[in-house]
Amino acid sequence: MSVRAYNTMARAKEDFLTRDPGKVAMYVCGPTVYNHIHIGNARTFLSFDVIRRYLTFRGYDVRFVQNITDVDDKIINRANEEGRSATEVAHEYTVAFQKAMADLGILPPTVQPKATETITEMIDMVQRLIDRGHAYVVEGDVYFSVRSFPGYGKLSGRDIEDLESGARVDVDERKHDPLDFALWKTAKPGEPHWPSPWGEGRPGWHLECSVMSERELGVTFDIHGGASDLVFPHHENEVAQSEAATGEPFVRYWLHGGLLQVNAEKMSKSLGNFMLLKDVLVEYDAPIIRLMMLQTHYRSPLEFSTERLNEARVAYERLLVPVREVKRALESDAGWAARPATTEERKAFVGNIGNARDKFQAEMDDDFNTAGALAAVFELARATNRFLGGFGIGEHSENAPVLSQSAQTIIELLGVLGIAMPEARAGEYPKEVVKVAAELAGYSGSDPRAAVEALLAARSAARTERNWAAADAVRGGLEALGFTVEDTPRGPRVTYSPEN
RNA sequence: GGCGACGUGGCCAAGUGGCAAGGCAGGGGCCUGCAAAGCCCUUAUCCCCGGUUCGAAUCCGGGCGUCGCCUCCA
Repeated sequence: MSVRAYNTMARAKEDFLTRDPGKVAMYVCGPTVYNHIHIGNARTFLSFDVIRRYLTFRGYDVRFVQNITDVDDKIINRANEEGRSATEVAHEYTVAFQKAMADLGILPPTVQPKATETITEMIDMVQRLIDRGHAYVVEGDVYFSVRSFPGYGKLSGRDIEDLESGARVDVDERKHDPLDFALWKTAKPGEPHWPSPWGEGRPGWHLECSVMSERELGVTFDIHGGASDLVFPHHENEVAQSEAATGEPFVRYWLHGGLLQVNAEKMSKSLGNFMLLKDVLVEYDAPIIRLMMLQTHYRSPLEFSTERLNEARVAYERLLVPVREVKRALESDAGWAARPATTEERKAFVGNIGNARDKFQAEMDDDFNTAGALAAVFELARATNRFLGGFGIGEHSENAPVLSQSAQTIIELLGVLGIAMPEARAGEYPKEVVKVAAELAGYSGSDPRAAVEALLAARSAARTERNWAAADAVRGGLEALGFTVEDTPRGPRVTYSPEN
């Protein structure tokens, strides 16, 4: 079985065959750095991060390129509003973008070119287009002539005539055709500018991706990704520019992600209904955000709400429990068995592990179906809970290897989706617990860990005396500080998990 | 107006011809002093109407509804 992917150009799922065997050349449109990215932007970057991770998992050597658009009208506008330079604005939000990506657990691109560092190549492509009769100069501006490229509209499934009849495009007298778009713009006073054969100016937005992808990946590269709102005109224009300039097909597979919505409406900066990624990350850890988003297929619209994030928090915990419980059992329950597992029962459990792995891969192979893949992991989590609860480690620790294997599989498969286990917080018990221990357990030291031990001992004593009020006071005191106290057949256990 | 996508249990969401995954929430049970966690059981005429087929959530036609793009947008 090979990977299949939905190709916007073909309007169908296709077998994924790369230009060079074993290698993937992949490009995803990056942000225009005029503001912090919102959670909708983040979804797209997350989708392609997972696609990249999965292709790597499948053994491909992935070269992943994502640009930064650091010269653009929006950046200039923002700079003017704030009375500072465009360079300053771009730099601030470039740094913020990179940090937010890292915080969401998104792997850094192999290369991250900036528009302002690719000006020479931009000018070169504009010149190539002019030379080949696909672009024309008007008073220092250069426009691409859509009529000169017969394939215009093939990506988005549009027809030039239809576009023009319904056109709300502003009529610029200087353009040969209303659909022609700027490759190079004359700089107004105070705007960033670079010298060119057509005068001082700056590149048009659509040009950037064509140039940077060609520079980093060559002409017909494997995957070009972005959100579906970029299909037209951005990607359509890229196809036109690149294919007109090179005479070669631009991209093998066009992948487009669905949009994130709020109240059934697209989240966008212009609509003002957005939440910034960095703000969401304050309340919810990256694995929770990732889990929430990946439970929906990347091409489907995704309704965003804090309710869904809260649900994902619970679901994430469900995935953590078997891993945590297996680890704990391996550490402290050696030789314990609720009842012995038969060889067949153990074999069946090993089968569950294999099935989860197979299903995970089959789902991901089928157009990166993360929702289906996650279902496989949830199923393995249940099987692990059942096996551990039913049989334990085994009298002679005979179940230890399979339990360990299962927990490792859960960790590994989640890892392919970039959903990390929580970081160990060993030794980070809060100091307040000492005071509670002094109050309820007569503890006189200052070590939080010993204080917890003292509290548990006091609670056990109270329970032996059937003094439920005292026992519950201890549990309540611990829970108020973020501990969970649970009684098991093997004795009480405490887990510390401060709310994130 | 043009082009495209979607409509699956209370909510979210996989599944694109053969007994309807998974998560959240709810109900019942086991376990527990009570809990928690876990396990077991439990909730679907797959928007409507026709058609094709031995068989349709899945294919075709029509209708209704929602969303996206057509202007900057991830």
